[in-house]
Amino acid sequence: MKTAPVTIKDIARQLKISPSTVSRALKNNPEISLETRQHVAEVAARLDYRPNIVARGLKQRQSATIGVIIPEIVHYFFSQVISGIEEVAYNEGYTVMICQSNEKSDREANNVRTLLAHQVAGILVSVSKETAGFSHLEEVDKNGVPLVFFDRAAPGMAKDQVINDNRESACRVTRHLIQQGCSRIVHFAGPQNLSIGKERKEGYLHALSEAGIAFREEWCTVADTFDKAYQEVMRLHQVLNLPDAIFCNNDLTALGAMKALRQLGVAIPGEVAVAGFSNGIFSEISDPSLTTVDQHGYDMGVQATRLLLKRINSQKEGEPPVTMVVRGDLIIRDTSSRGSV
Amino acid sequence: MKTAPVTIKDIARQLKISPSTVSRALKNNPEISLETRQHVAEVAARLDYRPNIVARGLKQRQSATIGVIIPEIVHYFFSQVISGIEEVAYNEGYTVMICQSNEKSDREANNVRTLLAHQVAGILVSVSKETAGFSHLEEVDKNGVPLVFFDRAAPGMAKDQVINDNRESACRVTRHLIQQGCSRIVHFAGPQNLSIGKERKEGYLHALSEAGIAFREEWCTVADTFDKAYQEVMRLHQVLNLPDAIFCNNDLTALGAMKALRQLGVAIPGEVAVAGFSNGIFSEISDPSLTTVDQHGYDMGVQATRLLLKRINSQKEGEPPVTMVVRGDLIIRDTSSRGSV
DNA sequence: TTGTACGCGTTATCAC
DNA sequence: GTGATAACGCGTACAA
Repeated sequence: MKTAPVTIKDIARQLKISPSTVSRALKNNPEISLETRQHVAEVAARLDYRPNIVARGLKQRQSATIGVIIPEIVHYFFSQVISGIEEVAYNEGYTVMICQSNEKSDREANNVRTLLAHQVAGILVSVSKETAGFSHLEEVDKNGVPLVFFDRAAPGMAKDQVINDNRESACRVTRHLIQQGCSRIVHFAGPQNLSIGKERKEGYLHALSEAGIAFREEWCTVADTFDKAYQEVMRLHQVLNLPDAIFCNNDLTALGAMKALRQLGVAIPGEVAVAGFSNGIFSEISDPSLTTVDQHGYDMGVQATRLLLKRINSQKEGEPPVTMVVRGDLIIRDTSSRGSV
Repeated sequence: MKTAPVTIKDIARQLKISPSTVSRALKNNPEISLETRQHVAEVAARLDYRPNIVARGLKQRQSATIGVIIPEIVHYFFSQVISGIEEVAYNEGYTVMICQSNEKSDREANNVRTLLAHQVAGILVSVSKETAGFSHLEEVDKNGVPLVFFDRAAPGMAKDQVINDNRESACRVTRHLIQQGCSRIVHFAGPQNLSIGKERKEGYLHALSEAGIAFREEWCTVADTFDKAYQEVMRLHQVLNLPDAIFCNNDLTALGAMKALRQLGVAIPGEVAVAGFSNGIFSEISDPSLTTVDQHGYDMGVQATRLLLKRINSQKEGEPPVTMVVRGDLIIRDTSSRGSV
């Protein structure tokens, strides 16, 4: 059953030429006569020769492989990013090696070691929530392996990164709610130790002050899950009057809030408008459909990979790090369009 | 900046011993004196030695890498599977190389070549919708590389596979609807050229006949997207009376149906019960929450990988192929619980 | 235009 | 217990 793999030597033996000639011929080296090249190509095809990438990698001290470290694969946004990464990699002849950190710092460090041991040509990483120190990432640098952050960068590390304009996007959402006539806008924020949570809150605050709306402390709570949002709406209902808009840190949170509102018999968007963040699949199909921000995960993957490949292919070191910002798109749907009410 | 990678030779030089001794010491070979082993371990740690997996792979004609070919990464179910695969792989010291076929047969064939070129230790495949011929998969066999199918197997190829019990699960869903007092149950089916679509329909039919309910042709249409389901409900509403239950091929379809029902002012589950399939994230958070089948994607990934690793580690060839069935779990939620109405 | 010789880092085998 | 040597498959400087 098991056939010994065909190597360059086998082709050479068949044609009674040397392995090196075969090697060159296979790469269409113009130094080799067209005739020989054709012969080699023929035999290679007939024998179903497949170059051993591992051997090539050993020789060149680098494999055509891109390493990816991601907090969790099971996450719509991240799966979009991976898809974008894979697409570009595929088209450029690279393969993708995936590791998930499960949001653990030590596992992330382990992932780095593994990828370096595999001699990957470059690494794409979105740091885990837990990660505080970055020595394991600096390690990558020391080995001369290019590194590009996506979505979540390591604060303080001057490296290439592809990130979202969370602040501006949040600002746009809030502005939109204001334009719809809302003035008492509550924000269900994400954890404030994460840059994304912080930046989105900042954008919200900015839009308020811009519109001359005085912010009130009780308008902002950290609530970033379906359940927390549900409970928070219920609490707001009892403690103070309901606001006329809720801007949530993510879509799931928004859906939790909507569930509570519906149970309270509150009209959406008639009495309370709602907006989320991320453009998960459910934002489009929720009822009413949810206003949100499309983060373009796929594009982020594409951009990050292109940037990485550029680094891999450029010999020059010491080029200044690049920060690419992928602009989030405000998607206005039914939960916020007062016009139709 | 760029440091030359530390190799076994560097350690050997430092300790003035031979590379082979270092190699053995690093693997805790008992032939090597404890003293030497400790010295080696020390120096390795100090120099931050990292074994070059590529070189090892070349030597052993196999790399500790598992190849995965998947139709689309951006799919909740598949992302769960990948997560399960990665988890097991990580714990066993393997890494995961991901390729997506984008449901294209030729790309799938390409993926196979790439993975073989990378000398992967084994391959996990879920075949694309388009794939008809399987010569590229037989190629894997010829190279002596173990192959395990997950979710979608190649019909006719006697290989290891981990699949869902679609027929039985669909049957359970339908039975449940019948138990809730439904008798005019409509099925929005998936494409009938895919085994999953076919099997689910079969399960539905089986449950009906089992309960002595005569099936009527107009009860079953192929509608497997949000929009199609929406339109189909609207059509049913006009053409014939609405059924008292709708069993959909997947969750998204169910949500489309629900949207239409809600617009028609039909009570769910009071007048029409609804059930989906897949247990996507939105089934839990939809309002009312959706009865569905949990396909345990993560578990499928885990099982498939374990099976693959078993094959990789067993020398014996010619062991009969194994088919593992992951049982889907009926998750009863609000769209079908008549008891509460 | 082609062949020779060597090395990439690791490990299996044989020798001491 | 340890060392020397060869080999995995490929690429390339150098020689012819």
